[in-house]
Amino acid sequence: MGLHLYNSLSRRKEPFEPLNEGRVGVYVCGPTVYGHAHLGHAKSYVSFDVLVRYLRYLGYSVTYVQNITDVGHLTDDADEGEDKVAAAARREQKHPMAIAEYYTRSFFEDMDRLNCVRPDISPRASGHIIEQIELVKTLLEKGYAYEVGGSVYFDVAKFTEYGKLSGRNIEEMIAGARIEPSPDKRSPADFALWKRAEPNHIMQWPSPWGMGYPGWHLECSAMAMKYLGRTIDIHGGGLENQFPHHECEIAQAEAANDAQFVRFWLHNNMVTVDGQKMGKSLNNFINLKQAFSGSHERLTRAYDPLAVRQLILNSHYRSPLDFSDAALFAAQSGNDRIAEAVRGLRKRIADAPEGQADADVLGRLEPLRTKFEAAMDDDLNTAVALSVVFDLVRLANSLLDDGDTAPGSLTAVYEVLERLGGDVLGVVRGADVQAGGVDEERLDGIVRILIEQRAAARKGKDYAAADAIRQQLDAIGIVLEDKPDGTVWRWK
RNA sequence: GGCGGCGUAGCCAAGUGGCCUAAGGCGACGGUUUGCAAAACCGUUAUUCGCCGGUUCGAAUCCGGCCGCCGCCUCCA
Repeated sequence: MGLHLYNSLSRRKEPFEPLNEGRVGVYVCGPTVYGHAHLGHAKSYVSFDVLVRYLRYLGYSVTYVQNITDVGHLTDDADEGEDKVAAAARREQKHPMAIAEYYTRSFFEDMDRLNCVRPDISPRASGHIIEQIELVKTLLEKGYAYEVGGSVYFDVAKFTEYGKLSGRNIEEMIAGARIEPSPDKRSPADFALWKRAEPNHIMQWPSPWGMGYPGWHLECSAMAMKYLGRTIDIHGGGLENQFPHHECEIAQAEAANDAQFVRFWLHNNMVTVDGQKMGKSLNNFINLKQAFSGSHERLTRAYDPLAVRQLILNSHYRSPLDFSDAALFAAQSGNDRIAEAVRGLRKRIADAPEGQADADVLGRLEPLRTKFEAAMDDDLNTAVALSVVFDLVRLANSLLDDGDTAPGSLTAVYEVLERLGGDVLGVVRGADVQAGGVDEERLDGIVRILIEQRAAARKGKDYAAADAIRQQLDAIGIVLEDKPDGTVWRWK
């Protein structure tokens, strides 16, 4: 069938083919770094992470660009608001670049924990002022922009296709606008490419129009062009940015280049928390650090980043997702089950790695792989893809329960589970990642001594002593499980 | 006010004209196993897809109305 993606531009699913055979350029709108990443960021970046992972699974060579906005994003789209990073800098009494650096690191840290692969390029807006000025100059030369008192605006009336992505027309927008039009603009729909900076404005750069700073929409066009060319295969972003941000990106890039800017526009839907839009005033604003540590009044416990990831992938990227403690809890239980099965496989394979796989097992794996690919090909249906992972988990556990299973069969199941659940969906943690951070090998030795003492007590039918050992270990988070071939321990 | 989306079991969620007498996960219940547990495995858990009407041989899926929820249009991923 081949990969099909829902293209916001055509409003339907289309077969995906890259412009250049074998190579795909992906640009995703990155965060504005003025605060810690929250659940909304998680949904967006996990969704596009899976897109990139799946493209690579299909054999494409992917260049993944995701910007970091550290300047120009105002608190008010009427172009009168304050720069968000500058506002945070004033609040925290730091230099804006220190704010940007701090929250950029925080963002990468959270994305790493969510098991998102790092973008190949994470360009900063402030590092591409020259490119942005060049783009403005081009737009002025071609008559798509005009300067007023040191600021430059895009003349929307000149770009007749403005509105094609979001399905709006300019007249309606102006009629329904709730914001005060800037007196400098020819039309309320025009947007800033370059803004004149007042002398006390911290972030400003010299330009042909005097000291100033770039408009928010400009960076994405300039940086996407620079790293991915005039026409890029896939541009992703949040649905809320479809208008005006992405519409403006198209206008800038296509007016400057006379070429289609983006072939596939992908938009992921929004998140709610406990059924309502996440907002600071509603007391349901949960950032990722809070989710991972459980330090929020809406949460009953800390959640593994992979549980957050799994909850996101349990629904479609174009559907809204409601985060709730109950939903996170369910995802955590499910992810624990996957992790347990993987752990069991790794242990048995380490003990006896060699051997032929059973033909019956191979015969059961093939349809699962096919089902997985069909689901992912259908506009990244991760919910169905995840169901395949659970089918694999059940198969793995059945084989593990059966002492006669050929080691080769376990290896075969493990490889598929790693490939689909690990490489593509990223809900299986790599074997090299330590779970606790403690010296597990030494701890294992200690717990084994206790297991032996308990085994001796059980042999002597002193169940009170045996249970006491288990209960005391349980109290510090270590669970003992009696299996047919002996007792094993794990973290609760 | 303008535009768009959603409403599927206790909860999350896939499916969008016949293979659906509706995936998968969580939870619950029963069974196997166990000293007891835990985990795992097996089974049960929506004759029904917000409500009403229509189109069709056939609808969760298409159309109309109604009710409810949400989002965008204003910074947001």
